[in-house]
Amino acid sequence: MENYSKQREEIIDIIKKLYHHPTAEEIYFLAKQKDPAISRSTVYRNLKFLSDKGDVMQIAVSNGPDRYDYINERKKHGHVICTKCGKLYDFDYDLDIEQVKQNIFNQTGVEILDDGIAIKGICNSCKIGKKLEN
Amino acid sequence: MENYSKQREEIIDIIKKLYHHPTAEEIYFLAKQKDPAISRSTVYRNLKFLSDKGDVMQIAVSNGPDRYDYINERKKHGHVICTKCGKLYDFDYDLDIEQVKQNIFNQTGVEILDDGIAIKGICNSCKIGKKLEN
DNA sequence: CCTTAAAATAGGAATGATTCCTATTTTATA
DNA sequence: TATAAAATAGGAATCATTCCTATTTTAAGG
Repeated sequence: MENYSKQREEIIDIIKKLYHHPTAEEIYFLAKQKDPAISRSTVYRNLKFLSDKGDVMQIAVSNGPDRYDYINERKKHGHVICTKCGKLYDFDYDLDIEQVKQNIFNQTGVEILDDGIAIKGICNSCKIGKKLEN
Repeated sequence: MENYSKQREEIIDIIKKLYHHPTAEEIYFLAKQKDPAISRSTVYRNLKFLSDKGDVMQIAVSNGPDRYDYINERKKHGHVICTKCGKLYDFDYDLDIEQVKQNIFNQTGVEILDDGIAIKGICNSCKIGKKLEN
């Protein structure tokens, strides 16, 4: 079992319970209910920590703040965003998407992570530890 | 033929020539070479105009500014981003992705636009003119 | 061509999201 | 208990983007 700070535990709890891809601000707001002293920087720092660790997915959105989603044993799913209203939808993975991922890998060398639909991954040069400019 | 302002024409020219998904700032920088008086707000306003019109794709990226891509007769392609280095890769569409899109539509009612991989679309409620909160 | 209205612009202020900084507190370790 | 490492609160700073206002350009009609 991990032994985290109570702030971090609380942030994890909050994301685990929410199924609508909350923003950092919403997580901060909810965390404040339990712990009025918590700061925004703690929320951001922990969201980054958890994303890097792979427990949380960070979803970039044009014209809006990033959204977060806990990655758990729920059926693997991807995200679709409406460019008009910004609403996020989940969709379940199926066989097709595995083929698309294989295809993307063949074409680009980018390995799509299961949690990374909408669509993110780790590219070859990163995997071998080299940093390239874009 | 469209008859646009010289600033807008210049911005279109720039995006057409670039194949590496430039940022607004880069477009602004290049536009300034030709027209030193051009302003950032003009660049942003026109990028928005062109995105809304469907001539340009706007790609949201975590931890960085949006990227832009001209939508032309080049083979339809999607975008994959490396979450580590932020590099964007193109990948060509194939049959698989059509199935995925159909699938997403069946599950969510979101209609994926051909230019919208990475992955965006217009949802049902927007299509019928209603605005929902997320 | 003039006149008027609409659209687009430059420039910079304002906003919103996120990161960064510093001093303090908590936790882990020897 | 002393020491070092990690995490925190709070707020300043930064970055990308939008918004505002006064001015200029363009389009249309008479």
